[in-house]
Amino acid sequence: MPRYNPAAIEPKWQAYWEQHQTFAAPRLPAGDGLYVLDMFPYPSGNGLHVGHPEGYTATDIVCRAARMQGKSVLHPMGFDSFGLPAEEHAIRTGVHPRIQTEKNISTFRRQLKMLGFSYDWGREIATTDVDYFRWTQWIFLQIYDTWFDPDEQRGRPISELPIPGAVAAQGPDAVCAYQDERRLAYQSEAPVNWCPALGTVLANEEVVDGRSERGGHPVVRMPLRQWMLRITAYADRLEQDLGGLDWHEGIKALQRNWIGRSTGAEADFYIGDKSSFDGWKSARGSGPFPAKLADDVLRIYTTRPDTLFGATYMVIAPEHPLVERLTTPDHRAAVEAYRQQAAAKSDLDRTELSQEKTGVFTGSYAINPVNGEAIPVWIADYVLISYGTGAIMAVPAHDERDFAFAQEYSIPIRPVVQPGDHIPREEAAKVLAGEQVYVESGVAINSGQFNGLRTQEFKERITAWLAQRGLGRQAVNYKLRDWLFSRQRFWGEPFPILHELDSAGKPTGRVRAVPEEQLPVDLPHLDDFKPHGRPEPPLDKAPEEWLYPVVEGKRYKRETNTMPQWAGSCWYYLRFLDPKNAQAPVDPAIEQAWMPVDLYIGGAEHAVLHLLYARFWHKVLYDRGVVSTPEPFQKLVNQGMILGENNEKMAKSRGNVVNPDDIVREYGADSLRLYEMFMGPLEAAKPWSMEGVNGVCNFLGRAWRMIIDDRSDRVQLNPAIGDWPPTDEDQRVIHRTIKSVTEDIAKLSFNTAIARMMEFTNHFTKQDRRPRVAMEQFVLLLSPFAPHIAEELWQSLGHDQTLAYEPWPQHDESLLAEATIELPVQVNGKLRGKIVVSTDADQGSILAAARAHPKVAEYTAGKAEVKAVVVPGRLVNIVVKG
RNA sequence: GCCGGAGUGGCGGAAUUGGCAGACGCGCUGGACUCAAAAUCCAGUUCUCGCAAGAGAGUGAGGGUUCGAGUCCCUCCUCCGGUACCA
Repeated sequence: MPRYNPAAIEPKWQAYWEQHQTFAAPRLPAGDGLYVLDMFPYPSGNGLHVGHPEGYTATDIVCRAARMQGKSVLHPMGFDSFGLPAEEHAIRTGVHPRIQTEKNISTFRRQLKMLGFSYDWGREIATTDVDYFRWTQWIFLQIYDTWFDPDEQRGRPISELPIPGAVAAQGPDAVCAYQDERRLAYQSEAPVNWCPALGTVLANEEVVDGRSERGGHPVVRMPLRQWMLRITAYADRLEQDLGGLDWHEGIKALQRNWIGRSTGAEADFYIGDKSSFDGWKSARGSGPFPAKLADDVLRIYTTRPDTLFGATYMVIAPEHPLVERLTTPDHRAAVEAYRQQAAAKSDLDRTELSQEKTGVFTGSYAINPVNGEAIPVWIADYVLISYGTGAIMAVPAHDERDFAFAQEYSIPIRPVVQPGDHIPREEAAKVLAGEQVYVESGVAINSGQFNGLRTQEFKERITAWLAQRGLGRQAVNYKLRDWLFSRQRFWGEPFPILHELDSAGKPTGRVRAVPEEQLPVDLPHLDDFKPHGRPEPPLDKAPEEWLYPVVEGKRYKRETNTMPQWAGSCWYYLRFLDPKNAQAPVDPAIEQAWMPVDLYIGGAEHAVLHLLYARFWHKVLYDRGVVSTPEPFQKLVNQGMILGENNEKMAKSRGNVVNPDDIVREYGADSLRLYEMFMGPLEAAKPWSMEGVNGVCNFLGRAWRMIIDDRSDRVQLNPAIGDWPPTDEDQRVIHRTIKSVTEDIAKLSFNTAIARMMEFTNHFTKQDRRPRVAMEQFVLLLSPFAPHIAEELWQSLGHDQTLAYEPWPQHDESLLAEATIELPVQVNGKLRGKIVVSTDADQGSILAAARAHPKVAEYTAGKAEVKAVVVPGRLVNIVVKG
């Protein structure tokens, strides 16, 4: 076998690793542990995409190098196997989604093994395994059993929730209701995104421009009972704890942006009769700012309390509870029509028509707490019920949207901020004339006793002023919404929740958790998977004995919603630690030993949702003592997208999809791995190139021929290899390569590491005396990148065991040094010549040699030397004048 | 609009963080080997002018700091990703 033949050597070594359990990780790390995790794939019917092996190869290199460096490495793989496509396939074919899912997993597993990744396959899990989702359900029950204590800023067992005496006095049902309102998992009737085409409700995040992210079907809003997870309670911690993570700043910014924390003030506008305003105001001054609102008050949220004096109208969302009360009889018809129109609007309409502001006047007025002025209350859909208080004070002079609205409806515009000096005079004049909007900071005008204050100080002063009088308070808001956690699908985790029924078979509204020891709640048998086109979930068609269990003599109906696909991926990194544990999701001793994940690599498409959801669950588990670290993923890296050869996103429709199977068949797995790492920086988007694959394949062939005699009929070493002592030049090449490759792997700079190894082969293929020791070191350096060929070469070099645990080569700094060094000499910054000096030459002799250089002398002749810069080891620059 | 990231040869990309721009690979050109081809090996390859020696220009554009800028600062342009009435 003289030629490099990946088709022969790759299956051989894959079988060897499997047979010898080479990459099985210990239960607990022996010495330094390293947990390296890939984002596990959704096993789609299309099989592996070339994007998958990019991140997987990167982590594999890190793991293989770390093992050789003596680390105890945990490197698992599994499958995120719940999801819509399998269910849609089942609807079309009538085949149970589990069958298709398992088929897809088999394909993925085969493809992953074909690429020679050093996973501990003994830990493989799939989120659809009943033994896995048993614990997903268990974690849901933990969340259900938790309330968030705002004082301690942490989740606590619901049994520790203090029950106010007034509630307790109303009996156990009231207590239950009080608790249920505060659980981290709660039910809500909120309007949801119902997609008739998919037959399901979607999360806000799954709706793009009013259409389903998957399939692009229209989505309408309708109210439906849903399970929600109170992720907003953790918003502050989710934002704060980003600080300690070793993540790219861009990804952190994405998450911060998504959480969208803003600080400002809430303020109450009196909507009772104007004559009673003074009485209301002084009554307010005697107590604290009320948490619960009376219905004579409109509460608003603003980030610009300094513009309170500029409020010329109010806006409430069409869904605001005070619409009824505020609408006067002569405006009722118009308001009703507007509300209906707004309700019918899809999100698409609301966003696409974003420039057009619409609204109606209610006929009522609210009184500005700072100046007692009565201003009209409008209804407009540019104010969202789901953010802040669902009501705003409108300051058209200093808010783009309010300005547009005021212009549309001829509402007065009153400037209260004098623009700063960076604004041109004529623009500032326009602002002061109410002809232009100005949203930045400045100095207060038209604001009574606050005139002359700068924006920042004014904000603080007015907030305090409001708080003192019981009229307002400082407030924080988030763009982040609670997580809509239920789906009307079959192929998802069932909720371990039972709804109590009365004797007539109607739900009483009381809910109980399935007892822990009765988990898992498996999916029932269904005769068919077709949706019925109504929002009720397919599980409503489950057999009676599944659907209506009896517990302690009471009849219940099971929850028929299922969990979203995100659920399984929220904690899989924990199960990998202890995948077969039947008593707990993970053994605490094991969890403490391995967590947190040291390196997590995956696509940037999960930068917000998956990572935020997983962090949220982790924090609840942390609060409940299940895990020991506040964050799950210490270091995160997002691999860049691999584009087609035409520089476009790979897509079937574009005909530019590259199939890993084809590449492996033609070039081998080592070439695929090496190419994907050589394309460019891991995090950058890069176009595929078949010629590039061919290039790295040639390199492997060169490396092969450097060591193997390719003219022989049997595998034997190239006759140039022998136990010769390395020359000084050889030593420099060897140690420079060891140093660079080692450092580059640590920096995840795989493309440059490969370039250094190419330089190594370029040097040694020119030598007809190749020291065996040099070849061995090289093979070890190459092995994390191209493990199959490396194992084969290692064996040819006379070793009879895997190199997976051979000590990693160490470089010797003293062997890198050269006796002389070539220094560039510049005159006035332009390169004019090069001198060769001894490495330890002093500045004076370097300068003398530089001046003596004929070319340099030519350019300095007859000119006055102004300055000479000597940077030892780098260059000389002589500055002349004249 | 806002928030991120990026613009370097024919192409993918390097460049100790302020010090020889273009490592390494692809492609291309020439050569060796061969009856010939494939494979392999060797040499060259930023652009412009020049037979050459050489000279000049050059990291999206323009300005600045510096002995010296792909790298730092200011202004702007283009592309990619995210987000979008969040008060």
